[in-house]
Amino acid sequence: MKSNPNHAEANEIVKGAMLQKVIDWGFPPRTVKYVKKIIDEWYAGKTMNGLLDLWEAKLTPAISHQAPLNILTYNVEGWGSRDLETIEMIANTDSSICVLTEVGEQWNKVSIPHFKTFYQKGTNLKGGVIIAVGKHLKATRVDIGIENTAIVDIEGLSERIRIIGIYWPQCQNRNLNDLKPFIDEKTIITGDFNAGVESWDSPKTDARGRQLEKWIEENNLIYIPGTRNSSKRSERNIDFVFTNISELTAETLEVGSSDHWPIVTKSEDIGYQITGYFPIVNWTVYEIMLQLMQDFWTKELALETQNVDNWYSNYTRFLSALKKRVTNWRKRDKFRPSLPPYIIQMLKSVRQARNKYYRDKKMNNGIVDEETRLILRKMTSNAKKEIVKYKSGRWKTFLSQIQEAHDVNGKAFWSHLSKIYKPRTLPISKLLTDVGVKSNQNEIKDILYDYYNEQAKSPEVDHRNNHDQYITRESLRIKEEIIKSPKMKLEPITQIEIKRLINKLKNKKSAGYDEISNHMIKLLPPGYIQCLTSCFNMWIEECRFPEVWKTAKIVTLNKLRGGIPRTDQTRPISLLPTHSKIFEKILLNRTREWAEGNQLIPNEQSGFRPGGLLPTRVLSIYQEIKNNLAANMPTLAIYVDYQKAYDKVWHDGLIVKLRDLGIPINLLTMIVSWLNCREAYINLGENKSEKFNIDVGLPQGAHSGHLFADDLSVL
DNA sequence: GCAAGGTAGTAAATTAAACC
DNA sequence: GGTTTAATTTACTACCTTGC
Repeated sequence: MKSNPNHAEANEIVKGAMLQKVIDWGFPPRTVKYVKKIIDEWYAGKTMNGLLDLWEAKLTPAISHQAPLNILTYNVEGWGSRDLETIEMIANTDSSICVLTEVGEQWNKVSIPHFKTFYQKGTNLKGGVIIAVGKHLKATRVDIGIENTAIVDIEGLSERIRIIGIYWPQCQNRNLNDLKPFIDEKTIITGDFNAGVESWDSPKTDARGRQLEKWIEENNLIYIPGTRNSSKRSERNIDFVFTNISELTAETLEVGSSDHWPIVTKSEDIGYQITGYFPIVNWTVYEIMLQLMQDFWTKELALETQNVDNWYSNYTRFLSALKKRVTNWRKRDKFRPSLPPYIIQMLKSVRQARNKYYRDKKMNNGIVDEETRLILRKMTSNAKKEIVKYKSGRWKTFLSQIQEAHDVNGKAFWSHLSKIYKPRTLPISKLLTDVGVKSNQNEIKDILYDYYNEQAKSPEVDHRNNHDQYITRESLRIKEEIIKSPKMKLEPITQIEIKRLINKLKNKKSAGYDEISNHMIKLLPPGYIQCLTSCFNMWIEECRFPEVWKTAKIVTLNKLRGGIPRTDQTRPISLLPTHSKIFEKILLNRTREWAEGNQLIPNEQSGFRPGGLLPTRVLSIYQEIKNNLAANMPTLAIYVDYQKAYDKVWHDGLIVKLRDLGIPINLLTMIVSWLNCREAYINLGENKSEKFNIDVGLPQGAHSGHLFADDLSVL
C-alpha cells in the first residue's frame, strides 16, 4: 500500500514529521520510541492485510506454559488452629491441590483464598478430610458418602487425574475395598493412614500396615516415598502417597506445627497451563497512533465512497489490531496469606502457654501461679492487639491510597467493597444435565448451542388463528412493499450527534466480537468520527443495517448464586459491536421522535424513556393510594410481568403493528433490515460455537430493544 | 492388642466486663 | 438493670507412646 520503493524517501519524511509531532506534544522519550517502532512497522508493511495479520497474530501473547503440579498432603490437626499456617504453606509450596486430614469440625471457619474446598466429615469431632483445589483447575466431586474419604476429579491439567484423600484414624475400622471401584486410570491416593510398614520407612510393620500393603499391591498402585518419616511423635511414617501415575516424586517438609510433617508430591509431566498474565494496554500510545493515522483513514474513506462497508471493516480491524499491538502482558503476583508469620507465631505461643497453665493447675490441685496467670492474660491481649493493629494498618494504607489517587467519587472504595459484598455472577464452567454434570467445555458449548438455538427459532404460528394468519400474510406483503417502494431519505446524522452519543457511552473495556470496546471508541479523535458519520449516513440513505453488526457474541453467566446451573438457569449476555449501538441509538431517537410526535406512548409508561424516571412511577402510585385512603377506598394493584419481554417479541407481529401505527416507510425498512438475518454464536472460554440464526426476540443489549418491547405491552 | 499416661486440641459452661 | 460480648474454666476427644 504505502511502501512503494519509489516512495521510500517520501515515507521517511512523513515518518519524521509524525515523530516530530509526538515530540512537540511533549511526550517522554520512552513513549516516542514506542511510537517510532510502531510507525516503522506500519510503513514496512507491504499490504494493510499483511500488517494487520502480523499485529493480530504475532502479538497474541504466549501467555500459557505448563507449570508442574504440586500436591500437598498435610495432617493439620485441627483446621481451626492451623488454618493460617496451612494457607501460608500452600502458598510457599506453590501447591495446586491440597489433601488436608484431621481438619476437625471447624473446617469451614476460614477458607483458603483462590481455592475450592471439598469436605467429607469424619467419624469423630477431630476427623474429616478436605481436598482443596486451586481455582485455576476444574474440580468435580465424586460423591461417595464414605466418612473420612473425599474423591475429586481434576480437569484442566494436561491429563485428567483423580485425587482420593483419606484420613484413617486409629480408632476407625474400615475396609479399603469400598474404594476399589473408584480407582481410575490416573489416580493419586494420599492422606493419613496411621499404618506402619517397614518397607515404607517405618521401623516395623503393624497389622494395619500389612492390610494396607496388600491392598495397594492388589490394586496395582505404587508407594511414592517421601524424604523422611511423617510422624513427629514417633519414628513411624504414617502419611502416604500412592498412585498409578508414573514419574511422581514426594518430598517431606520439616515445617508446620501439627504433629505430622507435610508431604509435597510433584509431577513434572502433569501440569497446568499458566494463564497468570494480565494485559496492560498502553492507551497513551494507542491514542497517539490514532491521532497520527487520522489523515490516512480519512483519505482511505475518500477512495471508497462507494464501498463504505469495506472501509469500515478495515477500520475496525485496525482498531483492534492496534490495541493488541500496544498491549503488554505482565505476570500476576502471587497471593499472600492473610496474616503475617509473626502473628501466627504469636498465636501459637499463646496457645501453648495456656495449655501449660491449665495443665499445671490440674497437677497442683487447683493452685495457680498468679504470675503465670497474669503473663498469660498479657500475652492473649497482646496477640489480639497485634492482629487489630495489623488489620487496621492495612485498612489505613488502603484508605490513604484512595486519597492519594484523588478518587473523588470513591470509585476505588466502592469497587473494593463490592468485591467483598456484591454477589458475583460467575461464568459457568459446569452444567447440570439430565445425564449428570458436564464439565467438558466443548460439550457444554454444544449443549448451550442446542438450547439457545432452539430458543431463537421462529415462534410457532397457529394456522387456525385468524389473527396469526393475518399477521403472517401482512408482514410478507409489507416486506415486498418495502422492496418496491422508493427510498425516502431519513434525516442525515450529524457529527455532533455521534460525538454526543459516544460521550454518553459507559467507559467499559469489555468488547463484542469485533474486539472493540467502548473505551477504545471514546478515545477516537474527531477525524474518525467524521468518517463514521459518512458511513452511517450512507447506511441511512440505503436504509440498510450493515451485516457485520448482526452477529452477537453470547457469553453465559450463572443465574444461581452458587452451584451448577441447568441450561435454563444460565443467563445469556449478547455482546454487540459498540458502533452498532451508536447507530441503533440514532435509529431509536428517530423512532421516538415519530412515536412521541404522534402520541403513541401512553404517559404512564415511564421506563426507558428520557425524563421518565422510575421514582416518578413510584410516587404516582403512592399518590394514588393516598387519594384512595383519603376517600376511604381500598386500592387494588395488578402487576403484570411480561416474562422475557424482549426475548419473545414476534418479528412479524412487530412489523405489522408498526405499519398499522403508520410508521414512515423508511424507518420501517430500517427496522426490518435491523431484525432480519441476525446471527449469534456461543462463546465459552476458548470455545466458539457455530453461528445460528435468531428469528425471535429483539437483539439483547441493543438500545432500540426497550422501546419496541415496552410499546407492545401497552399498545 | 489393650490400657494408662501424656499432649494438644475443641466445645460447652461459667463468669466477668462492657455496653446501652 | 438487663443484654451482649469476652475471658476464663471445665469437660471431653483423638492420637501417640509406653508398658504389659
